[in-house]
Amino acid sequence: MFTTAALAETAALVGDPGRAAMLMALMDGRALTAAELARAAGITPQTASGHLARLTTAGLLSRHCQGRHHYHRLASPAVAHMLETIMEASAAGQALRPQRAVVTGPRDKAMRAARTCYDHLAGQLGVRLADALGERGYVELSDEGGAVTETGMEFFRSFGLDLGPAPARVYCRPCLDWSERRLHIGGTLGAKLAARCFALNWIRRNSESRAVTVTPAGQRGFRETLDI
Amino acid sequence: MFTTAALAETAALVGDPGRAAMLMALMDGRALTAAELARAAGITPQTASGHLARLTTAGLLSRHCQGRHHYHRLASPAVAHMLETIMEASAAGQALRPQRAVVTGPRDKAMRAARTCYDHLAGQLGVRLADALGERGYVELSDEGGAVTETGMEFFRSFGLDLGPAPARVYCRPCLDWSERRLHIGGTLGAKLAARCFALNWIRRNSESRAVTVTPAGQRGFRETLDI
DNA sequence: GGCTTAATTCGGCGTTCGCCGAAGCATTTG
DNA sequence: CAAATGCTTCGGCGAACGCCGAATTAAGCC
Repeated sequence: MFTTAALAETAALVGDPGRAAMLMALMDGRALTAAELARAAGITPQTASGHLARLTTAGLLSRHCQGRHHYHRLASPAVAHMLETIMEASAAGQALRPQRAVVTGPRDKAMRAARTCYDHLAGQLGVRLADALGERGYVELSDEGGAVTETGMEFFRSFGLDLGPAPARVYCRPCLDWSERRLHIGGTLGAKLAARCFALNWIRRNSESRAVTVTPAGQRGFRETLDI
Repeated sequence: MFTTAALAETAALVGDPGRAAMLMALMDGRALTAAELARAAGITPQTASGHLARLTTAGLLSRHCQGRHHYHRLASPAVAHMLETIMEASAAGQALRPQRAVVTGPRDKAMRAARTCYDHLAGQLGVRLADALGERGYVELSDEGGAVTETGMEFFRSFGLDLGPAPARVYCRPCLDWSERRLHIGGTLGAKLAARCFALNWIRRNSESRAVTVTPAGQRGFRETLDI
């Protein structure tokens, strides 16, 4: 059985705290340098270098060298999806253990409010966005799948999204948020939605974190469009 | 950051070849004894016992003691889903490596033809089932989501499935098959579909493997219903 | 050409962890 | 009750691996 070995190999790569921290840091879809990832993981650059080499040869990361900087990013949405599901399964396990009170620093607060999840929006903003779109009958979400309705297709087109031909109706993956424990919108739809919000300057990336901030224009836009 | 540690912990549990083999053996959704799992992983019972204890306390497995037999099964569909996505991501990585020719024994052949994937059908049978349902417009599948159409709801009801109220329309998760590299139908719909086929005696479990065999009644039924 | 910075390779240290033999409990069987 | 079976716990061995210090290469900057 060859797949078992591959499974164990990939999981073992994610199973190291240092590598896991680096992968998590890349979960916002950006490309980071080796030094940045080393800081994120709390290890020295030479240790990080070895880890990054292994992750890259295993196909979990892709690198892109520019000058003396080596940028690393998740190799594919499949990798991001894998990390999500591992977190989901581990969260289910953590739930039944005596969990100590989690101290939420100010930085965590910003993360909870709004952040990116590889290519789409998550956190409270993502959840409320999904709620609003669901209430208006634009999307239907469940634990196992999501779909865009006919009226939803019209709405998203009028919002400036290029959804392509009809089969795109199902390109709407639900994604379980680890801080809110609620569904939000991922997949192609989620990615295009987030990209559009960035293009409209409704939200802006934070420099040192996956957190995003809602601009004044965004406050107005979200309220007028979806009453958020 | 507390989630990173949980991510690494869970991934590390899957990252051991022995534990990975045991988890894979449980991917058909059945409950196996400790000794059976030890054989599946090629390790001694006492080693397996330790691994099973760790997997259980981590919440990945649930145990159910009956007499002197201890039955273990995957704790939830979320765990099965996690294993699927890890295999998916690792398959993407394996693809770009020099892969030696895979020798497919006779046992593998049965697995490729038809098997269960936790709670639904996979292999060639699962893929062709998904194809036939898609061609007839009963379901719409894409990489990121699946949906049941209106006519599909009627068909599945007439086939004897209890799909519940309308929102169940989206309970149709696509699942990438590792042997066929094609989509098939998972989620609640896939599980109910498989259960119905077992109830109709169209398919039967093999004793020692995840492979299933199509009965003569099933040959006829699949052909008459979906021309498979 | 020197100087700084980014990234990598190498070598050795230390811990972790998987593994099995042996022994200890439970449960079923003769 | 004794024997057999299934599972678990304990103890020690050995290998694998993560870690960092030091040295090397490569790219930008003065």
